[in-house]
Amino acid sequence: MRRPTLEAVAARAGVSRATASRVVNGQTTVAPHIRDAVQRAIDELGYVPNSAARSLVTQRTDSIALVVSEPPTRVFSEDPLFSTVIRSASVELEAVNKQVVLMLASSAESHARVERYIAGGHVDGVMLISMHGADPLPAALSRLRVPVVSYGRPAVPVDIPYVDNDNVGGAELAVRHLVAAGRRRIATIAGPQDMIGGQDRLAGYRSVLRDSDRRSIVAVGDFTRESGAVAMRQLLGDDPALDAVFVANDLMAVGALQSLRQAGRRVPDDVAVVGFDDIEAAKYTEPPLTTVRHPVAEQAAAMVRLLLGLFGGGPADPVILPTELVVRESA
Amino acid sequence: MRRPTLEAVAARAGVSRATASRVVNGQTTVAPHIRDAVQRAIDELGYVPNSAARSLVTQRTDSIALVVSEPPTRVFSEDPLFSTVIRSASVELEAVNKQVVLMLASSAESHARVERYIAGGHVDGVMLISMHGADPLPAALSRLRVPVVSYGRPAVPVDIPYVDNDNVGGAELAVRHLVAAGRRRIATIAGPQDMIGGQDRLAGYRSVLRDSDRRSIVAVGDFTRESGAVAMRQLLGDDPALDAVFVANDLMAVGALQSLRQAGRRVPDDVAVVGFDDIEAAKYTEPPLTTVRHPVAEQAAAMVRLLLGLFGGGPADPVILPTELVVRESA
DNA sequence: GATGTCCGTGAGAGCGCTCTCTCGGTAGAG
DNA sequence: CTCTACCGAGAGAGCGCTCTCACGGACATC
Repeated sequence: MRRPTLEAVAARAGVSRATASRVVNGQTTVAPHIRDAVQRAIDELGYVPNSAARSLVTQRTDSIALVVSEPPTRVFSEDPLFSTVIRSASVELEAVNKQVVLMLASSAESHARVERYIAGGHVDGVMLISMHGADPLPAALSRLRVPVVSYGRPAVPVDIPYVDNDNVGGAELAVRHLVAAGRRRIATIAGPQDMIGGQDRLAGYRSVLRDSDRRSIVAVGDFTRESGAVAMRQLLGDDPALDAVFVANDLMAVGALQSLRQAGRRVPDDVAVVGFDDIEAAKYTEPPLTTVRHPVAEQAAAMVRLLLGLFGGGPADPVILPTELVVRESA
Repeated sequence: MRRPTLEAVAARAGVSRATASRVVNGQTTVAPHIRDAVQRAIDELGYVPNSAARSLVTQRTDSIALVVSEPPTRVFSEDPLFSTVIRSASVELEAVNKQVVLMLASSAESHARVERYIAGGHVDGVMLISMHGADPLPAALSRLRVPVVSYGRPAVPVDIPYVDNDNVGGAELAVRHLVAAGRRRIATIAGPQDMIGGQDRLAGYRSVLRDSDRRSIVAVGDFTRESGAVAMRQLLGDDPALDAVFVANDLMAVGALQSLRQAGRRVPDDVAVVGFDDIEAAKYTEPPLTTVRHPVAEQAAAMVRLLLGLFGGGPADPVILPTELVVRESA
């Protein structure tokens, strides 16, 4: 009991396979009554084109790899942003009838597998979400002859077009807000320095502090809630008189709020806190978290558009999306 | 500049295409020195089999669709469990060299697309994650001639093997814990009644209350934090003397804790709270949440094994995984 | 009426692979 | 030394589709 082939459709409609193919592919050079006959045969037989046969001859697969390359710590796939990125990219690709092939690359072994798969021409293009700096994947993929785009600027300089949010600008926004509120001793809990987001947000913090003649007070976390709590305790030890802290992501900010509460500091009265990301949970902290919002879904969608543009010979220029300060009660 | 074909490998190794194919597919009926020669040719040419050509003849694609069918409210893809399921299933499938094709089905239009795609034989099997009862997809897919398994028991009775956790048993665990602690007026915040998880957890609650001769006090939420907060306020209005509440998921429990705090109730002194899911955030609530843990990653992995088993003519029996009560401070 | 143009249709090659069938060669048995 | 058995390798068909090219008929032009 095999699925009907184009041959069967053609036979039933009394035309040649070539004509049936034309109808299936929506070519206009087919006489209306013939097109109708073929269409009827297609419906009656429940014909669906065999994609393997099609891509064998067209050399296209109509599927796109979404490669998530995360550090061994699994930071990203536990991140609430993960779902949003996946979802938005999928929706956008499905709108143009491309399939999403999801690939996780965490171990060296899986890296090799991904590379082999991509090299095998199974996909028309690659969307790469790489979360750590030492990742060899961006470089490796850019060497293959497949269009590749990246979610977020690759940590190593490599010739891949990317879509990122304005991490530096967002951090500046946050810190300027603290400066404008009259805070004097503004600390930061930075993210991992092998991630671009970690680096850039710290750079933004530094640049504003420099301009406003304040001393920088830095602790480093790894973007997890727990690390934020630890870093906050450390900062309070380093400078008990600090009156503000810019935290490089909301997850760490939640941890920081916890430590501040335990240390008896009131937020924002004693210490103002600004986070980054505007995750769902930021609305529900005590007090609600002032944070920097960046358009995650839109960034993913822009990445898809960038890739699709590449197919059409479009520009390969990076896209930087603006960030926005969301003022709640913590600062 | 085309990719090398098997023909090229064969030519270089001085053998026939058939023999080269045997080497590529690891057949043992090839003389060692010939196998080595072919292998060398493969390496030198950087040969990678063309999957389209291969699946054209084998009628297999080695890819599996992961269909996420969520209600229009997008409950699931915002759920922290989402990432875990996706991740675990991917890892498990990649271990056996199958590709994961991710498909989101929310609108009726995307349902049709998914059905067409599956019917088109693009995948060897389907893993279905359906989150709402009225979903026509399970029934539709079970009609196609493709192996299908479901993450969670389908809401409508349909002949699809599935893997689920013991929702009823888990709820019973939770409520028995409250009974054992001497709580007299035990309320519940139930999940949506068009989801299996919502129904079963309520059923578990009811069965224990019945056995222990207590009155049930029920409010219904939709598994979001906000709905949990609303439901809790409502419950306090209905029965100000309630001394415990079983909440059908942690997200709602977080909202409930918030409402309790606002109402001046101490947890667990005045009101004990038990959640369900054991999400990451449950550790960080004030006080930390007692909850029912179920093995999400393992459930996803079991689903993959179930599907792979189906390919080999294995059993199609549902798998139910046990749950476990995690006692923290809220009850 | 012959020639040219254009448009819709069919014939057929070929995409790269797997797999069956066949065949040649070697070894063991008689 | 011949016959049978077996095993490794090659020939070739065919998976279902697209696409180029050739062809035939309708119509316009000279």
